[in-house]
Amino acid sequence: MARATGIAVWTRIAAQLREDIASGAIVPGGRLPPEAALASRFAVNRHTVRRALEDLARDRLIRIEHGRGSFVAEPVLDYQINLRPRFSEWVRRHNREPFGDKLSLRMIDPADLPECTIIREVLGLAAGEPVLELLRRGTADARPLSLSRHIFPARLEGLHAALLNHATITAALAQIGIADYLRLRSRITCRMPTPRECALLELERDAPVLHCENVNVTAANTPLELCFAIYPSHRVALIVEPTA
Amino acid sequence: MARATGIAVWTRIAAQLREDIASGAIVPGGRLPPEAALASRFAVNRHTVRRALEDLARDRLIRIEHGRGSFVAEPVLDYQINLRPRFSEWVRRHNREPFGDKLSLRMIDPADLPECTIIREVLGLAAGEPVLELLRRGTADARPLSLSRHIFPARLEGLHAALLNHATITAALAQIGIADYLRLRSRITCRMPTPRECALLELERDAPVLHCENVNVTAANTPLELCFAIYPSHRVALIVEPTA
DNA sequence: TTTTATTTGTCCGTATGTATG
DNA sequence: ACATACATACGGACAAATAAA
Repeated sequence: MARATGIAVWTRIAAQLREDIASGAIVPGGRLPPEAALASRFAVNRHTVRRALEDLARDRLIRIEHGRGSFVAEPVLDYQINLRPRFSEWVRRHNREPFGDKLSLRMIDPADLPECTIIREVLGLAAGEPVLELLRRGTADARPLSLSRHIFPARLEGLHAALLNHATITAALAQIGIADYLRLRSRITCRMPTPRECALLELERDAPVLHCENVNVTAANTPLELCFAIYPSHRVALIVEPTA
Repeated sequence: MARATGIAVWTRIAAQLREDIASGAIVPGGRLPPEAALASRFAVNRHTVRRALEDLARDRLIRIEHGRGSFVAEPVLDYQINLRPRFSEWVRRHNREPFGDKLSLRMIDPADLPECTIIREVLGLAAGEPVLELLRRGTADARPLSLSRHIFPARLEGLHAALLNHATITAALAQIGIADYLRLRSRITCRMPTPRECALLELERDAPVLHCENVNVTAANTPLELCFAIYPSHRVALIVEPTA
């Protein structure tokens, strides 16, 4: 790195690294070379490189992890939690191509699910009344964004077939005569992902996920769906804008 | 454990364990004896104990961690994200005793903080304009619930002294003439805690925390505060109930 | 479980160029 | 011309966190 240009060396190193990231030479989520390697590449002291990296980290372009390295931050999609939960619309609003993988669909007795008590209570199910469980993976531009388990009362006429035939839940519900559905309540926690979830989300196993439990109802306010969804925290942030 | 009472043995073991937990014989967050130890204590096979543990896990009374053990779940406080952020009121509504530790209060140039860009933008600061940074720990019944960094424009007359003199932010703001303040927007993500955060929150290193970035404004809609807060996910859940 | 290597974080210090008074 | 303050850049040593053997 040439000197005496009137601009600090670390500033120009930072600019070069910004360019490398913008050009895609280092992919989002990818790792930068270690500080020592960058120092020798730019022929400067390690401290000078560190000053440049601090600058990028301050702008959230990279995140520096003690003992591990520096990583290019992935673009985070802000997901606004509003009255109507619609995955595809949300992704398209961010100018990305949405896609919903249907992983599985089955009818099951909620007693065989760990969330048994909540499911029965929220959906108002009688003992032994079965539910439909849909597993779904949400993707934007080939990057997995969510894993969701949708629980519907199995008594809804024709829903099983409709869910099989349509790409989106909104479309399937429309077919059986439910033109609109609303978010009643969301409960947000976070946890570590299971190995299976890591594989499906293409996630490292030390990256926590946001966990949402959503209660959705019809426009007539009857319980319709309980949805458990997880989101990789490095790719998704939840936005809440209270209005009342 | 006596047999032939007409009630399954695992049911009575589960009932006994529920009592142990309810009575506080095992503290929340504490570890249950290994399955083998429980089996010998109740003089049953390990599989019978496992059936009982599954029952407790289904009710979220314990969480079973592969290769680690079973742990008594801590009571989770539901924190509703509504228009007025008030820590003390929230905790009191759950019949627990709130307490706010002031960890530090200082005036600082936001350029020295990693969230420099966001702070300037949200609070509408001129370059070099200082801010007040208040670090706070929220506790309920001696259990740490939150760690928050509150950023105020330092230009607010008398705020430094008011924050020092009052236990709550609401009271400090009231003293300088700000009778009400509102949540404009919250951005929710999650991450792993730092070692320092673990110590302050009395948290294990592998437990993720919810991370909230809150923008709060005065009743007149002028930017007042940027608040970064973290919550241990095993103790706090965030509730959102959309209304529009 | 323990050890070793890698990588980042935090000190210590030294030297130089530049702006200010 | 000189003193001072400040930002920049370099060098080395060790601590702390992580990953792999």
